[in-house]
Amino acid sequence: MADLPDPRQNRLLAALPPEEFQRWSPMLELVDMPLGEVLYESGLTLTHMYFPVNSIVSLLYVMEDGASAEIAVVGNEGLVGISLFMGGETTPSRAVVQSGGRGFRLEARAMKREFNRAGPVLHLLLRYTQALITQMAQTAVCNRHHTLDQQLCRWLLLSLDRLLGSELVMTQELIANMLGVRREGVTESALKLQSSGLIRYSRGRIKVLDRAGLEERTCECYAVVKKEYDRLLPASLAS
Amino acid sequence: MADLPDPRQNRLLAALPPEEFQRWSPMLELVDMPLGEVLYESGLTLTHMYFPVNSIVSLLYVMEDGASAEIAVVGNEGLVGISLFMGGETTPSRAVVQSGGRGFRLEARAMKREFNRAGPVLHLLLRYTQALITQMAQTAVCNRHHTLDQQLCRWLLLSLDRLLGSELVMTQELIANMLGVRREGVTESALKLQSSGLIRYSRGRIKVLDRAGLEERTCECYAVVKKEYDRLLPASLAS
DNA sequence: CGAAGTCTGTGCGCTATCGTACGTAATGCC
DNA sequence: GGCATTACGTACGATAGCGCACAGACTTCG
Repeated sequence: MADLPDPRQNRLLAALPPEEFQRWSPMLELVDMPLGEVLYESGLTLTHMYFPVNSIVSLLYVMEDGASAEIAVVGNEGLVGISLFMGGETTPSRAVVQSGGRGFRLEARAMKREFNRAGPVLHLLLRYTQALITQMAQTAVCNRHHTLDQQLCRWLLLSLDRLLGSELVMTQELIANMLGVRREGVTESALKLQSSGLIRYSRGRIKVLDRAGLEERTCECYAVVKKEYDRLLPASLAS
Repeated sequence: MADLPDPRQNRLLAALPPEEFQRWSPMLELVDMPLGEVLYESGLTLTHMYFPVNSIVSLLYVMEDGASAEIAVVGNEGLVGISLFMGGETTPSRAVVQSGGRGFRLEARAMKREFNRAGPVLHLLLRYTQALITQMAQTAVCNRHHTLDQQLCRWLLLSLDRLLGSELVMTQELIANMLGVRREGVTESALKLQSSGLIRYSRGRIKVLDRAGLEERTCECYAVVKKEYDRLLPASLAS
């Protein structure tokens, strides 16, 4: 069994001023976030806001015909459920755990109370939201202009940045759902990366061997997003 | 010369509570927003927040190789410059006037002061931001899965909703830049729409003849976005 | 140990869109 | 009224990704 996680392994929680962190601590509930869990469903009201620690959550839109596309990915740098404080309560998208792990959650009512204090918490959450917006915008651009090879690299890098470690537990089928492409397409692109020695994988476990190599092959979208997260959010604690 | 616009022709300004509107009125500056004007450039700090009245502004990302893609479109239902109150001050995208007209603007400092009162203004602006987020997310999905024909319909409808009237002043070249496709592709799709009697155009003026017809041909993305704007923002004044 | 299920690899014809090139028609300007 | 400019139309080979079909390899479980 893993050690008990510290809320501060989530970078957003870690960025709270000490006073707010003290106040939040007793309200934070440690939860398992198993693969496939739906944290919220399109159009349904959220009960909690989630702060992943070592799990990855995809925000994705599922179309009427069942096809899907990822809008953004959230890990230990962020939170799931911005519509709670943005005021809309719901969104047309779905949040699904794409890589199992744990996280903390905070009850919706408490969340809103904290946000409405209009202090540092509000500003931190809004800055995070702006970073998330950048990720969404860049996803749109990337979907329009870049090749699957490039997008796969971007996706691996974004996911890696939001986890601890260099191994992803994720089948090609799942990745294809995220990217909104065929599974076979992912296989082809992944093969190229593997034969170039950048990654190694087998049956749902992907190990990144050469991060710099991935960065060379991806499009500018990854750097744009990363730069914006770094700019908008406090430096991650070198834990 | 057109009549002097009323700030309340912008739906967001119209939605301000009377007290706030009174306070804002003297601070709102009427400005021309001519075709092609860049309201903000990627990475540069904003001096004003813009509220279009009868103009359309595109948020777009321009890639290193010069190709571009629209992230969202803003008209009289919204405002340009959310990063001012979100806290980031800048964004990696550019805001360009795509259909000339007029609007009002508010100085950045005043804007932030108003936002930080943490009253109804803050909540209105955040709800608007959430609607904008939905538009961006749906743009990503649409870029991934839908045909150019569908996307053109979506784009026309979104633009129409953000203007007054049923005529767009916009060349196919410009539309192609927005959608991030070839001009020739837009020509082909537009021809289909014209020969079906849905639109009529000539040299940069597009007249929509059959709005319902466009709605039939577009993908679900348009409806998702429209529904979300209607849900999150106060009903438009039937002026 | 064998069978069933899951994950990955491969092939093939199809289509939307691209890149490029060039033609035509409306508009504006001297 | 002539001419440059701008906007739109058309054609054609190239290609990235799709849909589908199926084969092989690893795992799990009875």
